[in-house]
Amino acid sequence: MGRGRPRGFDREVALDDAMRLFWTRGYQDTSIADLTDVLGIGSPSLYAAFGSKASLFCAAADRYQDGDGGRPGVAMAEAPTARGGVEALLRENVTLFTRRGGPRGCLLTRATLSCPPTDSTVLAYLDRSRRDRLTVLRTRLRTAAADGEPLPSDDVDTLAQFYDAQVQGLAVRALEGASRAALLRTVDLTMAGWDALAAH
Amino acid sequence: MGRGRPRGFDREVALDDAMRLFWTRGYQDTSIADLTDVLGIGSPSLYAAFGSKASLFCAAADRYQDGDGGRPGVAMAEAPTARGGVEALLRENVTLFTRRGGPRGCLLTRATLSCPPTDSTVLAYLDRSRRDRLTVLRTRLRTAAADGEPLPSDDVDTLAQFYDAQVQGLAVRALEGASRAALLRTVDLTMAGWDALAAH
DNA sequence: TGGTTAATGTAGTGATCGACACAGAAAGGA
DNA sequence: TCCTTTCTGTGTCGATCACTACATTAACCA
Repeated sequence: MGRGRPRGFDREVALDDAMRLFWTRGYQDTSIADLTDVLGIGSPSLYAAFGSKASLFCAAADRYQDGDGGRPGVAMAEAPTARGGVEALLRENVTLFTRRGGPRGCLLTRATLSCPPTDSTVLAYLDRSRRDRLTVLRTRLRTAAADGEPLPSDDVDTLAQFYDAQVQGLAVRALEGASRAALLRTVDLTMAGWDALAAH
Repeated sequence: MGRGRPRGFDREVALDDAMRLFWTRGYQDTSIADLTDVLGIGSPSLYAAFGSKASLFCAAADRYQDGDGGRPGVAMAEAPTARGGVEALLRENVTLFTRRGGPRGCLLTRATLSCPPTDSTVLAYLDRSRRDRLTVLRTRLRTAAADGEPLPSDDVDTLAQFYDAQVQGLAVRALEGASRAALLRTVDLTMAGWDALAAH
């Protein structure tokens, strides 16, 4: 092992920086020059390590989903009830989308709306991520239904899409500048709707 | 009047075409070359008529909001009740976002997430549009509250933000490829929430 | 008909895009 | 020490970006 000149930068630190940049500026508006500036490396090093802008984005987005961006999903999956899980999902996302000094909104939602339709690599990645996200949510709701927990609707599929859309709405509003407090008030409203409907 | 060579194209038809293009591809990924191709004119004609890409976008977005894009808002404002108004707003938006052969999602939402943070002209336009949209919604809800119509919450401001976020969520999901039927099912869920909460 | 005004088509501005050729530098193995 | 291997810095590729200079064309008015 270890043949040849060693890499002059830390791959994971670079991925973190790239993630922050994609999160802040979206996919298309983040240029290779921006990335090499922030990472402090030359473009040949970047291409040697990550292959292309598209695959760098995918690696950075993986890191997002395995780190901060994945916490809301984990919180939901681990909650004892589906109601608590959905509430945790929404509240954790609000926290994530409005962190002080951090990029606002969701890296994936932002990329979905700012990726050129020609970049099939990134589009396919985003589509798969979206499907996985929906599957986790649907699975949690299905388990709850099997456990006899009262849900706002019998249509678990629609429920999953509904709450996923809530998250996307929060992400867009966060990017528009909505305050954390304002977002949390609408989460309260969403959960009040759950309670009113689940009470049957 | 009528001095000089007459314009060789119809300004409003051109705006319609530009609107469709911005709606389909977002702001940044729509290039001047794309526009001159579709409009069938040279770039000097485009600049003579509209000034810049940013001001062309604003003019096209105005046309969007005065035409198809404005219908949901009009339907809401004209409905006899706030409940019917909000339902009309959501359903008309679903129709708008999933028209056969038309661009998916919302031109404004798409632009909000695909506009480079340096383009202050477009960002300011989008911010004003968002504020106007929220004002119309809040006004309708306030009127209903004054009329004694039962609402899902006393906090009209939060209500307006909540239902505006529903619209943004629908727009993102439509762009992701969600079917009209699936979107309408989540609208049903939203309105079921209204009824369950407004019943008090 | 000649002059004024404005829109057009051709062509090209400098800047920036993603990506890479090439040679030098830094490590391990012989 | 010399060779192989891998990474790094300089410089640049063709393509595309938003935008425009320039000469021409087509309408008006006198």
